[in-house]
Amino acid sequence: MERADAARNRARILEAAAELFAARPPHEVTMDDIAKAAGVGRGTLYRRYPDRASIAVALLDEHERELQERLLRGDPPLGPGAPPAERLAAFYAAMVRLLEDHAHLVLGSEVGRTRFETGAYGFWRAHVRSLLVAAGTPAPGALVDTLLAPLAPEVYVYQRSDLGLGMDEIIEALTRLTRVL
Amino acid sequence: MERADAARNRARILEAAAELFAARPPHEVTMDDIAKAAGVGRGTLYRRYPDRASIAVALLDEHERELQERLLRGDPPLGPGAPPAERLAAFYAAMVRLLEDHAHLVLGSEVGRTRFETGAYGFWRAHVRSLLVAAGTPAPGALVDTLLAPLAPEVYVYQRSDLGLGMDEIIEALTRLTRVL
DNA sequence: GCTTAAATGGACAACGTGTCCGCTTAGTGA
DNA sequence: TCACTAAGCGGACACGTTGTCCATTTAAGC
Repeated sequence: MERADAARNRARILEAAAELFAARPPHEVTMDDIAKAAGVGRGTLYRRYPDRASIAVALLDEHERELQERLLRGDPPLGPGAPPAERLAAFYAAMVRLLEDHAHLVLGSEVGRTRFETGAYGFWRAHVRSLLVAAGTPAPGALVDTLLAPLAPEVYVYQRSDLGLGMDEIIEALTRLTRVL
Repeated sequence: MERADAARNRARILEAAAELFAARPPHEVTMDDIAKAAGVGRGTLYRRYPDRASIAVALLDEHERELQERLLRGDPPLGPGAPPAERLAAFYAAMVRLLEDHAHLVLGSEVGRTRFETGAYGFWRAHVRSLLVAAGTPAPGALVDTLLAPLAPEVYVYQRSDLGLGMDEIIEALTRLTRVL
């Protein structure tokens, strides 16, 4: 069990970090900033979260879990029951919405290779893989990550902010990928 | 014109950086390491290359230019003359070979968002876009980056090293993407 | 209340970065 | 060949961030 002061500080840290990440690019937020904003010492911060990434992962956790829940047990086409291609399209659309809302957090947690080491990526991977198998796609091994690659937060932010594309255009492009099934 | 000592130092820096990047993960190579290995002072290093990324870009430059040349004026299916889908497949295969040889350099230069800011990405983008247009694909805007996303070096290294996939499996998966044309 | 073990937080050392400026050297013209 | 000049050089320096360590505090059980 977690001590009361520990729980209180955990909440403070997450709240402060959420505000800071929203205010400026995540790599400009130092651990010290977060500790100060949370009214907590460096040692306390490092005890739970050894780096920025782990904080962002914690912040994302609930949003991702909600989508994971809907993928497993929600209504079609996101949940079970629809044809694989439709489910994949629905997954893409849902992920775009998640990116739209929390891309800054994702960028904070998943810089480059780190992305693949999170539990969430493993989940998306298993989901898409099962869709490929259900569709009878041969040798889904490499195709899974190929299909997940466009969901990298860096790609999304580039399309959205630098290129000025709309959410619907991006979803439309992703939907066309479902033809490979 | 460039002074003789300046040219000599530039060469030394690039050579030393290439060795260091090959030996260990690029983000573990400090600017100081490079300066020392090149037998050059910090100031000299920073004069030309303000950060690791710019060094890696310089190192990659010639390899990328060679492929760019082949895309523009080489034989089909890489160069002009073949159907767009075949040219895209050939492009994918060529890029995989480039990644196989120089992924560590690319990782050094193109961490996360930086990738999209290089001239090379602009070139790949223009190329794929022209293939989409030639194939009569409507609204190629977002699809271009979607199709380039699986070529992110982080994705490649993950597939190759972490998952243990072979080059041919990856090429095969990418080739399936050309169905969207 | 009293005890104990977990939790706290700030001080500290180590490291990487980027800049600054006095010194050196290549190139040019006499 | 020499002297002049401007570009190039390089190391010292100041700054900011990181991650650790340990004396002190505090929550929870008896």
